[in-house]
Amino acid sequence: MHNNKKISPAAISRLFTYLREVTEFVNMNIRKVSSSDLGDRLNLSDAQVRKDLGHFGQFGVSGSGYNTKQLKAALEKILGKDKQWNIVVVGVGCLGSALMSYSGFNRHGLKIAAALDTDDNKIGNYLEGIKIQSMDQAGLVIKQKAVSIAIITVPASQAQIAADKLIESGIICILNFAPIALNVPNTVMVKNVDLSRELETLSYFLANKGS
Amino acid sequence: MHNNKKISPAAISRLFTYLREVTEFVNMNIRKVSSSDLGDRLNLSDAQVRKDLGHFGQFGVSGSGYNTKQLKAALEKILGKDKQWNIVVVGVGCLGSALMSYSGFNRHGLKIAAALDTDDNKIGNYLEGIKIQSMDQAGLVIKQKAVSIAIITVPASQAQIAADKLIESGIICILNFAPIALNVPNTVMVKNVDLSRELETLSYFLANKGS
DNA sequence: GTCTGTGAAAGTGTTCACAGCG
DNA sequence: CGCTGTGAACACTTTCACAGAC
Repeated sequence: MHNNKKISPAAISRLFTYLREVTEFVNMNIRKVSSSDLGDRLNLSDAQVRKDLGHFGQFGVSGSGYNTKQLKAALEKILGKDKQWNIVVVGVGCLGSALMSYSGFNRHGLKIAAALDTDDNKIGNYLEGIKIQSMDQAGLVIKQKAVSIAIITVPASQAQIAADKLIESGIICILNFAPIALNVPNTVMVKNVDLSRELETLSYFLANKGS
Repeated sequence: MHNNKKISPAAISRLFTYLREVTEFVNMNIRKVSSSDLGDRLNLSDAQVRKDLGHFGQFGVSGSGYNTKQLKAALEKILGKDKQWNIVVVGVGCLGSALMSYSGFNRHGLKIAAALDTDDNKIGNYLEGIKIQSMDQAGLVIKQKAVSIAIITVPASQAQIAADKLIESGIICILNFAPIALNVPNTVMVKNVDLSRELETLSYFLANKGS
């Protein structure tokens, strides 16, 4: 489909935001959009938008911009939006259950399909129609539900153990909310969301805003 | 304190992880730690650890490494850990209430001190000992509770409105969970946490793992 | 010998600037 | 003209590699 030049994860991530914006334009029956229109909406430069899109082909029309419907279709194809990915939430605490309830995920080809925990008081309960199952069943559940992405929301001390178990069960994509660096083989892709760290970084800039 | 060379936000963010690790070492009564020890724990190179620390002075001892207690104290000072920052959660939905309950925040100089919402059914209720107040009271609440950081967990359609109100009330640090690019003056620092996008990016690599 | 601190080199990502198309 | 597509320039980060301290 596209040439083999390496594309940065940041660029890929931005493509998803282009898709969101262009979808809105389509829904509003707007036919054309320029790179600077998109950039303005997303606080990015027009050049960046064009570069990112340029990695995958030429979708635009010189002097006119991009056809919204075409661009939407192209992005959906590039980003694999035709496919469906199932997610398992590992650790059904505050954050885990909030994510299970968060409507933002169960759209767009992503679906929380399973939940695991080690707490006997939780195992067997249902949340959002999903049965919480024992961590011991990880392999089985992941297979049965055809899960390919895991969200780790267990305490830091349990995260590596959980990750090992998940990887052993075939998971190769992890969204890790535990504030530790997971040790995984390089065939496994981990994205970390470290909320304390985000807040701490903000606080640093507050503390130093004068200097 | 330190020279005026610009230090990247990524480097600052890593310093917080060094502080976490070195705190663990101190708690385990380990006296010395080398840059490669820290790097191994955090999946970073030894050189990176030294570079990051080097921005703020010389804490290490050639041939021996860093004294854990001294490094901990130095990092706490650099990172402003002696100060206390209050946080307001704006939008007490699933995610907002999960964050309020999340124990990871109410430590280390960060404290969720207030909550705002626009839903009359929620206003007046207490969560984790914090009264949910009306968004109309934003200015008052922020002043009274000496809040300096806002966490936005309202729906995307409300996020800009909420941000405007917060900024008007004096907030200059925002952690934004809404999947839109907030438009703010450049005196305001925004960090975005876009959970759908993180998952989508993972799914992209899944879809293309063969190529 | 071990490990820090740091310039220099390499690598990566972003912006510029403009040729060329509609 | 306006806007895309893209090499070249620039900026920023990370890694290398080694002199110097213990």
